[in-house]
Amino acid sequence: MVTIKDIARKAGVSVATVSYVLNDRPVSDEMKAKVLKAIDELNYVPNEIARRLRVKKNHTIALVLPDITNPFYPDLAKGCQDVAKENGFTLIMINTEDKEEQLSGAVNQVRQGGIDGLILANAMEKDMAEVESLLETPIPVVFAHRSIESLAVDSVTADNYSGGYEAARHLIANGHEKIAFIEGLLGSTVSINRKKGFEAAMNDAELPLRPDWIVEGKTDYDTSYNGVMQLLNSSSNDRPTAIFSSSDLMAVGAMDAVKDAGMFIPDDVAIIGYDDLFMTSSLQLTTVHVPRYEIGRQAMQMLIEKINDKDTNESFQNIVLDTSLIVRNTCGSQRVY
Amino acid sequence: MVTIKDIARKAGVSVATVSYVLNDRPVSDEMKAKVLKAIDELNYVPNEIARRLRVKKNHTIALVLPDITNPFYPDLAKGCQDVAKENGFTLIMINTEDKEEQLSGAVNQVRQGGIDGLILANAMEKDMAEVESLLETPIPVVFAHRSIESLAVDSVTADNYSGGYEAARHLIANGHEKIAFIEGLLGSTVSINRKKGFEAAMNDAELPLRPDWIVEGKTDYDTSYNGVMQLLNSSSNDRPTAIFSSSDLMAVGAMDAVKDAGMFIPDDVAIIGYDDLFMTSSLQLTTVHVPRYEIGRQAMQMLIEKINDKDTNESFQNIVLDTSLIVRNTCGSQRVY
DNA sequence: TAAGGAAATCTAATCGATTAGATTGATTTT
DNA sequence: AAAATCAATCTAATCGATTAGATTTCCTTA
Repeated sequence: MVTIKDIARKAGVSVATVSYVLNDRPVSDEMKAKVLKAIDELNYVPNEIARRLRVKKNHTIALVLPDITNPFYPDLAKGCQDVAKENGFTLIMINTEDKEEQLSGAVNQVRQGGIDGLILANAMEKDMAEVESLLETPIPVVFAHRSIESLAVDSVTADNYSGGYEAARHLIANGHEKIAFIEGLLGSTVSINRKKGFEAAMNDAELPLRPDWIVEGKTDYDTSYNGVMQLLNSSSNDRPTAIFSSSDLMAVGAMDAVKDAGMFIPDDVAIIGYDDLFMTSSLQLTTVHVPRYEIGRQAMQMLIEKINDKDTNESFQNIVLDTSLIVRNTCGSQRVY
Repeated sequence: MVTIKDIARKAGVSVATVSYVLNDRPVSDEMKAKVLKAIDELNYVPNEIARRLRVKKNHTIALVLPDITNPFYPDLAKGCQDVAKENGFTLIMINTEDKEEQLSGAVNQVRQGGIDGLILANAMEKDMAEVESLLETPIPVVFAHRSIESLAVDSVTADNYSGGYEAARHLIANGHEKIAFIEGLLGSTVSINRKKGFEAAMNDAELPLRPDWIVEGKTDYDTSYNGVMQLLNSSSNDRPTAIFSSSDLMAVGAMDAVKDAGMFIPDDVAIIGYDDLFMTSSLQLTTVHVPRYEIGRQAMQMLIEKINDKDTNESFQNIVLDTSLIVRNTCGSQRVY
């Protein structure tokens, strides 16, 4: 491997001079030419690891998310990626799978050095302890999508409450009074707020919230499919006419369950989702658009600012992005299935 | 920041001893106890960057892919992630977006140090030059999904030729003789082989390959949608009865185009896709399953083996995984739209 | 022309770990 | 009891860069 010493020797200058050339410090044109020539001839590239050790800047950011396989996250990751790249940062992705270990892997990585900042897209109230220990480190952290409301943190989220409210309003405006709700991951602020929005709309319309019409969800297709199947069977004489799913992934599960139960959408059961995932448009699913890419972008922007003017300002920023209702056919008049 | 020196001082031993404890070298129980106590009390974590500089091992692998937002890749990435994690490696993701710069970013990262190996999931024949310069470095490289057939490399791919053949056979077995083909990214081995498989099946059945029924595709929904729309309009008196799309993303575009053109699937036009992306099952799309997660896993396994027994064997491995036809309704008898 | 000052360049310390090779001390062998 | 052996521990070099602070060079000014 060719090092800065080799360049110095070849060019007949000191390593300091080579370093100055590399870092655009004042150097005479003559020296600079010699150094550049040597660099070119030996095909030299500075060792980034040595540089990081000395300078204590890694230009590396970790993005922690539950599961890249969940189609919600790639867009968010892309937003992060793009901004990171624009600013010369490398991105490391850590999947926690919403499991036990959780953040601990990430926390360890951070403590080992090598990471200048973190974006957490998987925070849950139950991770408080680990999150707090993270916040004690000097490493800047920004929460994206999911936040922890009981803690003072920087965050970029979408307005889940009003999205939930609007979705429920839409169902109600279409004449539905018997509305079931598929709940998302328990303990995530995202699903909590979507549910609150739903409940507020129901209350404002003076409609009943029936506990047996709350399908305990997680995040996945299967849980939702099974839950809805059960809902449709068990309450055969007194069925909801609409289902509000707090995520598209689960809404698709609900659609398939309705269909497999031999019923029609939206005639028998209307369905509204949440997220506006890519293929839902082909499935005709009415849903709430969430600016996932933008969440990623802005979170990364905020983080990089924090990294750059470290300890400048100690106030916290909480950006909340708007959502919008995307009306398609699963709660309209045209039959989908 | 607390360093190994602080621990040595606190424990009253040399830094070497601390290092030995850290690295499980023989140390007396007495010393070990003292050191562990100091580590615990000062809450010390070794600096990974310093370690990397000295040992020249980074335990970091870069995964280069065109676009994490394309639903094909997250599963592959997850496969890589999981195996990397099992083996204590960190994963960096680089999106090239199939653009100009291409691999150059990755190549640079590699030359800077900090990366022990590369998985390329975005190789194309036209990147030969950059790929060759990569292969000249001592860094192991494994090709996943896309490979470069004219070069001796390690790779894990799916059997795109026989998948394409089987898909076309299925259409033909269902009585179709007029079959259009939506082509994937030009210059990618994946789409080349899928097309070859298609052509072989057509030839074997003595069916004509009409050039005007080849829709020039890229990878995306829109190009396909527009291409199919045009196909259906222009050849109104002599239309294909079936479309073989070389990717699901484009197949969905084709489905929507057929629908928007006021025709029915499969009655007027049958459609078969390729990839078996998640939501295609809800869309009833008949397709070819590609073991994406498994491709990622095996590629990472192969890479880590190469990293570990560097320079042991110099022969190349090319693993080709099986695909399987997933029959749903877009070429069957039951109407989808 | 000598002194003073600014700019360019160099020497050597440093970042925080690992690891040869030297040293120490305990144990075994004769 | 001295010599030989071996394991545990230490000292100091090292990885490849950056950067204070020292030194040199060159130009300005009196």
